[in-house]
Amino acid sequence: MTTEDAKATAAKSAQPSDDGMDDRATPDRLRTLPSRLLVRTASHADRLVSEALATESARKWHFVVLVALTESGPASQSTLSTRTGIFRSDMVAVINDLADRDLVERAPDPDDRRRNVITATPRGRAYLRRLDDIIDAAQDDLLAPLDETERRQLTGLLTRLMNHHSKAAPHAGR
Amino acid sequence: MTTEDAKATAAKSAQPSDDGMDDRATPDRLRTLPSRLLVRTASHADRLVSEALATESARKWHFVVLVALTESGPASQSTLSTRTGIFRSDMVAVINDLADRDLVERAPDPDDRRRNVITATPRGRAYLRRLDDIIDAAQDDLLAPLDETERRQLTGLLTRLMNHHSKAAPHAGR
DNA sequence: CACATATCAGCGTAACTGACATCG
DNA sequence: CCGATGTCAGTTACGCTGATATGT
Repeated sequence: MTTEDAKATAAKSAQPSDDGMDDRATPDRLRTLPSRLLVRTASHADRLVSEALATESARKWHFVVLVALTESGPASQSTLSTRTGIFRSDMVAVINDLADRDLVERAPDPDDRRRNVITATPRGRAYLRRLDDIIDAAQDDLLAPLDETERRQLTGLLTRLMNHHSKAAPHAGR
Repeated sequence: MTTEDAKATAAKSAQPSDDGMDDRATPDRLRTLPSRLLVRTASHADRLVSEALATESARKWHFVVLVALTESGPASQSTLSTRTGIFRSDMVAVINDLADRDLVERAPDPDDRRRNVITATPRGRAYLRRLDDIIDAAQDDLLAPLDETERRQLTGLLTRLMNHHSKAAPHAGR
């Protein structure tokens, strides 16, 4: 078993603890540090959403790009990068995926032949609607313990943190 | 320039947008989705903390392990894994790093020769004190826009989310 | 033999850097 | 020549899986 009934032999140093080998004792500083809380909660949220999206063979980036496309219209890959936060270099593969599945169309821009114009196809828009439902469900799961007021409180606080920090040096190369 | 004064040639679909090539237009759904907010804020917090720790040539894991050691006393690597959330397999390298810098001591456990007893050295404890200061500063930076009440609100909400979700299937292999 | 511990090798993803060719 | 765009190659950190050797 894991219930290590220590022989008490090795109780050498350790001011706060007596049994040198007990499991399941997460230090307080690790549980209450805002940055740690944030990272752990986010990683959990991330997993929930990723697993939900996986049921439709989608990943976060697919969703994010489709949202950007349907909400702000067709755009170049570079523009999509700044809109979504995905790096220019990584955008290539994302668009490849989506184009392979006929969810977006990648066409050369006649006005500027360096660019590709990315457009969501009808199929892509329908797909996004499905993803939206899936994400909503994951969201509800994540926020289950909070009531409506608290959810707004949380998003409000997070939004303020984001806005505050996005004023200065957000990112460099996209 | 990036101000693409489109020729309106490609203004096909897109209800909300007119110019098909405008930058800097993050879709609303991406800015207000709790999971996205969470992930983005966390990644920012993560960066702040990581950069801060880097000034002392430390990474998150070094800090986390040192906290666990000084707060709950000496432990085996396996115990440290469950305390910190770091995988058993990754723990090896972390302890290697710390031991190489004389911040912890790795000694075989006489009572169970499968185990190593990891102990924070005085040097390790002094080092942790420095890291604590650094983290506090990063924390203040991160939470700058919030007052005391709001900070407690945020940690409270996040803690509730964590507690709620850690009841079921937290992690499998450590 | 089943189980625990430490270790190693490796994988997939996210985030990021640098270089390059093409085009404006 | 400078700058923007798309693409490719490669790196680092992280989270996680699987196998192995040793010891209980």
